[in-house]
Amino acid sequence: MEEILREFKRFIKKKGLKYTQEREEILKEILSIKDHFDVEELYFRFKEKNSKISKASIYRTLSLLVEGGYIQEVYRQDGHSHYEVTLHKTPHLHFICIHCREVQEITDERLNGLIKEYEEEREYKLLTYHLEIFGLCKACRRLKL
Amino acid sequence: MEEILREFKRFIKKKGLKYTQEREEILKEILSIKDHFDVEELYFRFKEKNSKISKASIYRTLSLLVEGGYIQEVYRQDGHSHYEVTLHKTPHLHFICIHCREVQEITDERLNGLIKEYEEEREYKLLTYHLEIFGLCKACRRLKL
DNA sequence: ATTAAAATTGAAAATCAATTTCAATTAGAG
DNA sequence: CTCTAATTGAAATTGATTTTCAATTTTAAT
Ligand SMILES: [Mn+2]
Ligand SMILES: [Mn+2]
Ligand SMILES: [Zn+2]
Ligand SMILES: [Zn+2]
Repeated sequence: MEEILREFKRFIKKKGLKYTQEREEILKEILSIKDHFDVEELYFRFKEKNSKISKASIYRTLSLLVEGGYIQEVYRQDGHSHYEVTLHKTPHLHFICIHCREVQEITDERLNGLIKEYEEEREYKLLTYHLEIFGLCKACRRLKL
Repeated sequence: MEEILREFKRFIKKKGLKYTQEREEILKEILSIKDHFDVEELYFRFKEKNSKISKASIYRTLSLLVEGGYIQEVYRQDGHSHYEVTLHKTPHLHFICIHCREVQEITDERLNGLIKEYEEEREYKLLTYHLEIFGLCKACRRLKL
């Protein structure tokens, strides 16, 4: 945690930006979230603790955090983006149930291997990937939906 | 083409909806597009041929076509959705260059195999998947960006 | 072919996530 | 501490998508 904040300060400074309380507060809050999150969720958490962080700052900081690789936009649901902390986390895919909207994570090294292979074959410089599988989860499937 | 239209009519009827000129016209136009497309592109094509199809109808028909499996939303760029015809097309992934925004398709049966495997393991009912890889294409990479 | 009910349409308004504007505030170099 | 440029929150704006609604069209039943 402390180390991540220090790293983030370095990242911000290197870009010639200012390391503000708001930016640190937002990153701290995000690091405390275990699940996926969206802007509303974050904003709600700040309101709860009487922090007056604005949505504008949340959006602005989220962009920086994505750019720095601290978080990733992982999927879109209900017309808006959902994020997750990606530090120390293996890339993984998301299975999204279109009925109950549950999101399950699946990590598979073979998939990462395939993607690395495409990268080399085509001489890409890979930054990130998103794999979303849509369908019905085991439970919803049983409801014969 | 004729067969697809007939099939679409059956689909529409089965849902208790009406097979309108607009719905047929939209599907016909989409079937004539080889690339990925978005709502603007479609709307522009109709304006060009003096067809007065509205955006509202385009959006409404696109939903039906996705539901019927005729097209898929394949990626999002510049804040809006991009689609492609998926009939008779193997699922495939998209490599998106974040610099020149070029989109390349990669089809790999091994990937489809992996996904089928997850489906069976977890007892999902798979409907569709989206795999997007973000990075720099060969050309943009050379510019040392 | 007529008729009538229900679905669909286009245009305009509404919604809503995300971005931008701008005056007031803050970070941080000197 | 002082000064300047960057940042902030609030409000306005943008832009994609959805909704509303009166007029039109489809289609099943006469
Ligand atoms: Mn995840
Ligand atoms: Mn494609
Ligand atoms: Zn489910
Ligand atoms: Zn490129």
